[in-house]
Amino acid sequence: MSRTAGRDREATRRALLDAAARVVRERGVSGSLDDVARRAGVSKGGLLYHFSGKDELLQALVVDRLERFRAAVLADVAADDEGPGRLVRAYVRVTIDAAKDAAAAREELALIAHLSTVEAVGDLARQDSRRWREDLREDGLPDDLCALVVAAADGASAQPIWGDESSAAELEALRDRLLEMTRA
Amino acid sequence: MSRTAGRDREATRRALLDAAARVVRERGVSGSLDDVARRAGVSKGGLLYHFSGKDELLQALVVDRLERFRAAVLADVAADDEGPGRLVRAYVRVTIDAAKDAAAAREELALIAHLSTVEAVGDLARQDSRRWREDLREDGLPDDLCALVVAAADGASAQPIWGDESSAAELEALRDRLLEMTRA
DNA sequence: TGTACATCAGTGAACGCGCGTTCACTGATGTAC
DNA sequence: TGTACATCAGTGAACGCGCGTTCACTGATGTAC
Repeated sequence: MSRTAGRDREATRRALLDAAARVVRERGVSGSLDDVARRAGVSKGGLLYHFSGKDELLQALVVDRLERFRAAVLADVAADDEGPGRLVRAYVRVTIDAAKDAAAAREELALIAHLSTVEAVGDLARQDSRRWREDLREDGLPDDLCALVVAAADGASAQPIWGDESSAAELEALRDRLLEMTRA
Repeated sequence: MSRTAGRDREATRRALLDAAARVVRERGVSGSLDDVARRAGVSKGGLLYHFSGKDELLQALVVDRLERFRAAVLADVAADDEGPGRLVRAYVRVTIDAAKDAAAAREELALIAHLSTVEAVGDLARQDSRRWREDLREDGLPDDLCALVVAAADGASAQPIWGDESSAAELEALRDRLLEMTRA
């Protein structure tokens, strides 16, 4: 078998991260490196060439997810929205709309819940959390209103983890109400 | 060594559950049965006498935590509070006050996050979640207000998992604001 | 234009360790007669 | 009042399996001369 799978370094890394996400969703962080590697089309040794161990793979996966979420929110900041709270509104929209597909939301939350139990992930999550806190505060809303709206969005999007199935209509009503509160 | 540790069946079971909570908090669900058993002062075989396997132990732990939380909320329903929303208000108080001790909250949330990743726990959590949903709805508040307030309380109490450290003052402000909203 | 060499991106077998589960056995307590 | 027996609440050694990590090796590609 050829040693270069017809992909460049970056593509293999990407395939490994995507495979890792699938494995963690399905089997948790105790899913095996062997499983991840096979799904990405390399051997276990090949995986270890890209990530020096399991911790490093999981950390990279977390960084990847956090970056994706941040990018999604930034891309959702409306061009015609210039008032204070525009970032908070994008955060609310992305967070709650993600919760509307209950199955997908549950899977993504399961992924996050699993990752959150990894020791080495703690610092990364803390840093990202602090960064969001600062960014959202600088958005110009009164602090207590900002805290309320963000907490509600977080809470609503986390509920599927408990199997809670809010209807799309309920979520939209909550989202609209939160958006409105930031404009009052 | 005596085969009866000077405790009755129920006390040993209780000691095992408490030990399991400590182990899961510190080492996650991959913490060993041996560790749990030793902390409870029995052998691994002794543990298996009370719980037929690891899954059963973890499920029992979940049931225990869910029951404790429900009892705490019910105990906090104020005797002189008779209007609609009295259960929601107790839920908000218990949930947010628990978040004020950031270290303890993080530990308890870590416990829950770990447990939520156990397959066999899913159904238990779903049932409990549905029950809360029904109970809170029957509390007499408009549905959308109830959803908003509960989501915000959930979100605020879940934030320490990301290392987010809201000050006690901020949490109290949020709590009071939520309580007020249920009275308007 | 060929050749030697280095590097990249892997392979796959082997090792060792931790852990869940099984199982034969046991000491104290309760019950029947 | 003693004795036989059953049950309860464990003990602790052994087994087997899965998994993370290590390691010697390798085929393709790039570079120097």
